[in-house]
Amino acid sequence: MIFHSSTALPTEAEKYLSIGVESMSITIKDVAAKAGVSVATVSRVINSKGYISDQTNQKVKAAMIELNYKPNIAARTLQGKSTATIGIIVPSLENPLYSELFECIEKELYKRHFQTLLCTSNNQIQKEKNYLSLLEANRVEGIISSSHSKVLEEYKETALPIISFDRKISSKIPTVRGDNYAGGKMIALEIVKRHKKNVLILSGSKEDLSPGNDRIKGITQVLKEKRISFTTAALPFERAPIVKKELAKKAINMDTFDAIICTDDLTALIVCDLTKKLTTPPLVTGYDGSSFIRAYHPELVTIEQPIQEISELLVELLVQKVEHPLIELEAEYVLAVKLVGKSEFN
Amino acid sequence: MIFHSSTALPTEAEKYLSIGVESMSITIKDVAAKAGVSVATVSRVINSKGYISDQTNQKVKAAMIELNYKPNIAARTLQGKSTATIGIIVPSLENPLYSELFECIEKELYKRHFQTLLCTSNNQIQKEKNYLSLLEANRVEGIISSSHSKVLEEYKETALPIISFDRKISSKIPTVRGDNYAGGKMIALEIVKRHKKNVLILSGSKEDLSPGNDRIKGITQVLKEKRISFTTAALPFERAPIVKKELAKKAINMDTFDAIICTDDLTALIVCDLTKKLTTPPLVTGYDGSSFIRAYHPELVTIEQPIQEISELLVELLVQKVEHPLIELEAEYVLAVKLVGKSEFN
DNA sequence: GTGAAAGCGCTAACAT
DNA sequence: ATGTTAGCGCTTTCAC
Repeated sequence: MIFHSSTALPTEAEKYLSIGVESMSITIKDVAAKAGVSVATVSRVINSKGYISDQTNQKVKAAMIELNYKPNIAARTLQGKSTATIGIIVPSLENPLYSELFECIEKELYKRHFQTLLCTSNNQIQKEKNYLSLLEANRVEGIISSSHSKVLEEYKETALPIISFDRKISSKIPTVRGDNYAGGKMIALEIVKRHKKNVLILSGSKEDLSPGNDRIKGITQVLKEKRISFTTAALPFERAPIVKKELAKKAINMDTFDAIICTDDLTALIVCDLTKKLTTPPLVTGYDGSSFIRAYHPELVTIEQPIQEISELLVELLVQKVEHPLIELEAEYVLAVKLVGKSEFN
Repeated sequence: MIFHSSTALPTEAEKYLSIGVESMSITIKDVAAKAGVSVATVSRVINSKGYISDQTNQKVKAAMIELNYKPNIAARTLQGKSTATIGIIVPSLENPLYSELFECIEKELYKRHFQTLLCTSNNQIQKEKNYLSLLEANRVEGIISSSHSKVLEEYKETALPIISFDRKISSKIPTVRGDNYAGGKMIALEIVKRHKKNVLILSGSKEDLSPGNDRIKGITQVLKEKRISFTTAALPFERAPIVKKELAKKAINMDTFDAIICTDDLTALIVCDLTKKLTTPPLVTGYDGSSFIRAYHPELVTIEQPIQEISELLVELLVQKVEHPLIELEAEYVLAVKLVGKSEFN
């Protein structure tokens, strides 16, 4: 591992070893030698498989501990064992929605003795493709992805089980998501309830599969029905906060709004900050309702996605698919969302 | 991978294959067969090593693409190649300090063509131990850890290169951190500058190696020097926000404070929320100054740790240690911090 | 109850 | 310029 292979004669390795750099991995052979048994026996102990006498068992275990032996996962993977690894692809952890999603998924997988391989794409298409490839090369058992719309083809080519969060990748790949359309409607109804008359809708960038689109549909549907006038402006939501702030400023100054609807919480926080000094600050609403936002900005009116349940379902479905590849799953699993935040006036 | 090994006869596999479940991995042999060359040649193409005619190169690459072939990382690891994987251990991603630290480290490693294996310990000692073991079993090249103090022994036993963030694990393991003592002093000096007279210090749990301890030292040093009276209360900072809120309430009500010093930003946000309705809200200070906090709570007086630089240094040092195991590094790398936030009054 | 040996996918001599 | 083959660490028949 450490020696440049060009010169890695065994003697060379031994030389280093003798001066105390004990970095050559301990293998099953070393354990077998120390315990005075065969590698097969050690393997049996590791996997608690087949018959082993108590005495041998003890000896081997002692040897493993003494040598601080860790079975080489690569080797067992190679000979056909599962890697017990699940890949997770998210755009970024800056948004608490995703860091919480990851944490929940990781906890769920940990319980089930899977390890997780997290990949953050940072909204870079090439990076996401590279990571997807990497997950395949690592022989993960399956993937949970919150994919970028421009990487769909690569997902479709994969033979691996995939479950998607919030975005429809293909009809073959199940999606788990909050009910964006209903969430949009809830927001709009709250606007109505509070007698707002002039609404600004700050949507994220209008990428094809963006979950924001359904939210906007729900919102505008209700606003139109109730004949409330609204303006829409797009705000590239993956940009740095400072950029978004400047863009938001412009949009806000277009007119005097008494409500500003944002399609995610972080944008909402920026807008809140921008408008709170106004004599009559508008109602600002967000979307996602991560527990971070709920804890540290409890007053923000937003839609709470059930991240915990979403995560559990994502994992449950993926594990099912991993264990029973031929299983038929629904195309979409839509979970209920709810309005939260300061319930009275603004 | 998919077949329960007990019944996974080749014929069984082939049967499944023929009905279209093409989940058995494509190997270098398949590629070689399709391209009409030997496995060695394919290997050469994969690694761009040795002589290969243009024509063969083409053929092989075409075959790889057609079969959607991904080299099996386990196999190449097994025969001695580096896994090119670095393990990262952090307590949790809920705190933006850690999610940003991870993102920065990941970007840095990605540039250098390393993959990262993230492990979140959730402050559970056993979980951290398990993950440490897992990283070894996965044969990662090295580890960046923000360790719990009760897992030190396990770290010391590891032969892997380790760099620690913010906590001194042992004299053998280099630590990279912000200057906590200086940061503490800066906070206290700000308190002095603003003529605060009665200070509450909310420290995190007093775990042995907590970076908070040095911060407290810096703070109290200055306060004592300037003869400003202060009270200290401990607040288990890894608890859920709601719990912390209740505990903070109690502490705050002990007296009437005109300044409350918190040893992390999240606690500070809670305290801000708790005190902002008071007629004369105290000055509340935090610690960490992640870019999330800087972006969404620019007014918070806090100490900004240079997360970007810390990450770069962590990675640089680790890579050095991985490539030159015998290299001698400093025991500690202490980076300057700075006071940020609303600069005038409170 | 335990050992010997084949083989997983790949790379790196060594042949040719 | 390309093929043959041994062997990485491990599991798993198959013998004993």
